[in-house]
Amino acid sequence: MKELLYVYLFERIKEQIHMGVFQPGDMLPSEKDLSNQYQMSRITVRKSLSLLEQEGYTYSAPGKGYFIKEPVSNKYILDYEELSSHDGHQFQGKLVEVTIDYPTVRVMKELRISEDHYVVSIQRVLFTGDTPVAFDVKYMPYAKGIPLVEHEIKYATFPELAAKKASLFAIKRELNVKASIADENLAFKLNSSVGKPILTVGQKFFLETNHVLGWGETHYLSEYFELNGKWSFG
Amino acid sequence: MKELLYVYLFERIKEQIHMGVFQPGDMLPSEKDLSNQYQMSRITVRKSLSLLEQEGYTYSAPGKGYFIKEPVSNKYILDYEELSSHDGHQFQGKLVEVTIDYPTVRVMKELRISEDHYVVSIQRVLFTGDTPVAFDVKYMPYAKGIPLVEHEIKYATFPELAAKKASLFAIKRELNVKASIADENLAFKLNSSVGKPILTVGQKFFLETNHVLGWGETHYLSEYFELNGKWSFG
DNA sequence: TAGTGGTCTAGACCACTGG
DNA sequence: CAGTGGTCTAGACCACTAC
Repeated sequence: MKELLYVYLFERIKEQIHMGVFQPGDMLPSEKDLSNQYQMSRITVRKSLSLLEQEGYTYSAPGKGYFIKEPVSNKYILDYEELSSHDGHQFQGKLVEVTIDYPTVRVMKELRISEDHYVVSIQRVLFTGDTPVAFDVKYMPYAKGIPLVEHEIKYATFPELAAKKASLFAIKRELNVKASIADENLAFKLNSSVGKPILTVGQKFFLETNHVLGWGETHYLSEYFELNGKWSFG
Repeated sequence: MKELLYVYLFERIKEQIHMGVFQPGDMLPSEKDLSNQYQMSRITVRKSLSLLEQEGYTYSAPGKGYFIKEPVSNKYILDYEELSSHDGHQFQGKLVEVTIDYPTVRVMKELRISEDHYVVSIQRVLFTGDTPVAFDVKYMPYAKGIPLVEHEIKYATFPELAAKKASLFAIKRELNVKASIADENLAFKLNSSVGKPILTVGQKFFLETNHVLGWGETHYLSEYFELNGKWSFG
């Protein structure tokens, strides 16, 4: 197993950071020094240093040098898709209702539309086997091209639904997580009882222009669902 | 405002991806072709292409070429710190109790220690002004160097507490979010009532070796707290 | 002024892919 | 085999920083 030059230098410096040889705030040796010390070209040294920067260990200050970052970052990566549980298990979706109507105040606000703009609403119950796990509502400004045929809705993911027009690359998202308890309506739909803890996950899809393509909430019975985040630097 | 060469090419290609000129699965022109077409060196072209790759638009297949990725990714970035609300407001921590004792079964499992290993437990209530917002418990395997003086505990963040020994760079984290309802104990501590919705956020700190430095849960009254995630490619 | 990182160039060799 | 991306080199010029 032969190691690449730039990976080698990257590992050496990372090692020294982990061991505390370089502390947050410290300056690394200059590109020129490293290039002499490790007998490699400046370009190769720069590749190593840019790797360190990518991984969140350092930053560079032009005209000064490279510095070790403060490692305190509270960022986590959450992998969320409304039809999958945290262990990758897929939920079955069953359509409850699809309507086209004027928006409520809440929906107007979330979709950033006016009261005279039609809204498509899709309601589903998600199952694991025969057990109802979550209730899901999505709202989209009504527009031509949105599929309203049952089998299309059933298997389409939210981004696909919301993005019949725009390229998927141009879509941005926001996520919101909160806790609540089941009211009568929700308890009925999920065949559960009033007062049960509910984890509500909201998703919004929109373009750079702030044009909102869709907004929805999924209300999970907490006993069947939780979210997990992985640590991420930087 | 003068634009850098490699940024220029990066933007041009990104544009074409957004507009659908290049679709997922398509192959980009080769480095050589781009280098001819845009009249810049291969190295500069490579810099642009590596930017695209970093941002999640493309991947490269050695010996073949660069390809457009499927944009479907369900990853969000969550910024979470137990003492801050989602709008950046800081909570005040008030110490309730600090104990050193043998672990419960649950704590044994989370900290991956045996029943004869002492555990430090720190309990706090978090306030906004005079309003109790959350109840917070942290567990750490007892070891010399862990501060047990009140003022140290009060102002230290969890990673700092857990990492008196290890370098902060070496610490990994996991996050867990679930919903529950307030039991009598929690309701009493938060001056609230039984049955209120609670958002519980668990955090675990550990090393590469799987040695667990600390585990804790923060139980938020849902009316005062929610989590927000930002979309991330990749 | 001397030193630093940031950009850009031309050119070489390699391993891999596909026909 | 020709074409592709991956690695590495030497060298040039610039803008910025610090003294």
